[in-house]
Amino acid sequence: MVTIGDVAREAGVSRSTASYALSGKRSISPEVREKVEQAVRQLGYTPNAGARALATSQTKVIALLARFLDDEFAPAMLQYILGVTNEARELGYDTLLVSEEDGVSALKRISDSRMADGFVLLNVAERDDRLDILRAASQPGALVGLPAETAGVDVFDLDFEGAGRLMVDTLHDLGHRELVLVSQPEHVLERGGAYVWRLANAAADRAAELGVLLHPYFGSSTQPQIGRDLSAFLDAHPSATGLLLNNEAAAAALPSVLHERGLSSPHDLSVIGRYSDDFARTFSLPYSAIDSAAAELGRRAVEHLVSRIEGSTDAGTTVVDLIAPRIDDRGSIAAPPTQH
Amino acid sequence: MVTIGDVAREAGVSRSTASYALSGKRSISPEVREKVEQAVRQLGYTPNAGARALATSQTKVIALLARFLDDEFAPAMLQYILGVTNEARELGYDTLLVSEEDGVSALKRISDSRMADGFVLLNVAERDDRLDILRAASQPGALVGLPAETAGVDVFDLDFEGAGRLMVDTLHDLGHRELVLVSQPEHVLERGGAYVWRLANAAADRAAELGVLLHPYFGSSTQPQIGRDLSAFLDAHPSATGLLLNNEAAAAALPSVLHERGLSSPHDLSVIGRYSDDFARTFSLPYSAIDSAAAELGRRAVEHLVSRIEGSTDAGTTVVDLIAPRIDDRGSIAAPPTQH
DNA sequence: CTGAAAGCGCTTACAG
DNA sequence: CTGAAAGCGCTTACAG
Repeated sequence: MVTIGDVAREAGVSRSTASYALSGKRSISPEVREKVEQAVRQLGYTPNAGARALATSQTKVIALLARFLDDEFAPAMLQYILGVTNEARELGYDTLLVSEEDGVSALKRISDSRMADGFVLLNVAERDDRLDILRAASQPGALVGLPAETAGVDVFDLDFEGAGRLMVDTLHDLGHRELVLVSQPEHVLERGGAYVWRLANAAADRAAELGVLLHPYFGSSTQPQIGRDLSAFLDAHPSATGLLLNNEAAAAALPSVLHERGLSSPHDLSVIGRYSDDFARTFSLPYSAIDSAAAELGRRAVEHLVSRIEGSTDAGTTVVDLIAPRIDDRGSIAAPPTQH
Repeated sequence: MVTIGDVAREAGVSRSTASYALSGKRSISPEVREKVEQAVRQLGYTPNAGARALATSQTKVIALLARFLDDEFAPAMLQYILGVTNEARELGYDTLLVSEEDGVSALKRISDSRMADGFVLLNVAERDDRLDILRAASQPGALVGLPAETAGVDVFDLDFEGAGRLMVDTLHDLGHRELVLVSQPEHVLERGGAYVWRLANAAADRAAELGVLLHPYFGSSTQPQIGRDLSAFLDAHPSATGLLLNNEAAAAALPSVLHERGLSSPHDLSVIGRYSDDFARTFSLPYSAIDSAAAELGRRAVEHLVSRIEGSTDAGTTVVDLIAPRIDDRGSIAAPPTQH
């Protein structure tokens, strides 16, 4: 193993001079710098990460705490992860991926052993028991997902309330006056997914303001039950002209449901979903949808985390950054069919 | 930060005694051990990972080098990753997830800086330029995916040749004599996916041995083109009674293709796929298939890697472990329809 | 069974 | 502009 001592000897300088020549933290004569750099190239020197971490108290590692929930769409999870790892690398950090069931003890272990300079928590629930540990940790943390209590942490999430309003506004502007909203099943809420409520409540409020009739439902998260659910909802509201889906399984099942009923979108029914672009691609879904912005959320969380690690962010104030919803138009939105 | 010095002081012993009491590497009187353990609990001591790594030359970290290819099914990738992280944790290791485009320089960086004790490479191609670096590295490595040259590395993969034979044997035993095989598109081969050839060639050889007529094709990897491809293949071979799919997109498109043609499986056509269980679940696919065994491959790679890191595996010999193919029966295989 | 000391490979005040 | 030395927090021969 080649150390900075080898480099110093090869360059004919002291170890401290070699170190400073590489870090640039004090002025070095051009000749010495050149000799050191040549020695580095010649010997193929790379600093030992453990030694550097010990000396500087900086690991240049970010720990990513992931939670994998049963009926979650895996590509979406992967997009969060890639958003984090790619942005981290760009900022000079490596990523420790932690997938343990027991996120609390994992967080404690990594924090106490100082394996990472900061944490990104994925899939944060309304009440997330990892947060107490995180707040007590000496490293900063960024969350993807909005918990009930945001004090002391930076939070990044899609603006689900804005998403609910955008769905209703968009169809109202086109002339729709009766809509069906299909949310994820209630067990998703139970495990802490308050975002389902946030979207549904905001949509209901906006609909009430605008005089739009909105029928809210929970649908199953599995095939083929969700197909039957959708049929029942549409049967119950034959005059509804718009369908809002905050439920991935529903979006995947809808094409065959519409086919069976002899309906087409947007001619008979305008449809707006809320899922990731990957999801749309995997299933070749033709519905306009509000993107989950998974990679972007991961990126923003890391960007902010690193600025906190490196001390360029005010320690006193924390951030709640809700990404503005945007509809990816795939042509499933139009004016309602004219009555005749 | 609480160090082993704090623990030693609290317990009234020397630092070395505290260290040995915790590691158990030399005999310690019961009273001293108890005092040390109590001090640890009281102070909440966790060893500093960087310091330990520096002292022992062991990081207890495994680096996972992932490559993300365009038309790959993300849940399958995630299963490999989770297989690795979960098994690693079980064996006392954390996982550094490296997703850089430039796997060669990433591998070099992590290896030279000694951030990890070993490497798992995912998605290894026939000729993979990461392998030269890996062979020169001082840490051992395990591959998921079979390269042309396996010297010096441990390799884990599905037995694709066995898979091709198993597909043909299974249908031959039931009385089928004419089959269509749809492989992934040729661009998958170009980027190094020799497994496509391995399966196709072994299937062809076995078919020839058994006197089975096998029509091999490449199909598109995208909708809706693959649907048209499938229709064309079936049109071209109206007397074929079995369909073998080494192409995920084809499996996803097949239900609607069969529906359009008024065919049902296995009554009119026996079908065997080759994809992950997750893939089947995501698309609610009813076809019997050989599982990709992603998580299992990740687990085996880590298990073997750790035994190499810890020196319990003979350094002289390397392993090529091909998982025996197994058909998950989903009821799409039967005897061919009787002629009339 | 225990302690004092050296050493892992860095960085960074301290001195000149 | 450069060097000698201390220190980061561990582990582990060496000595008793």
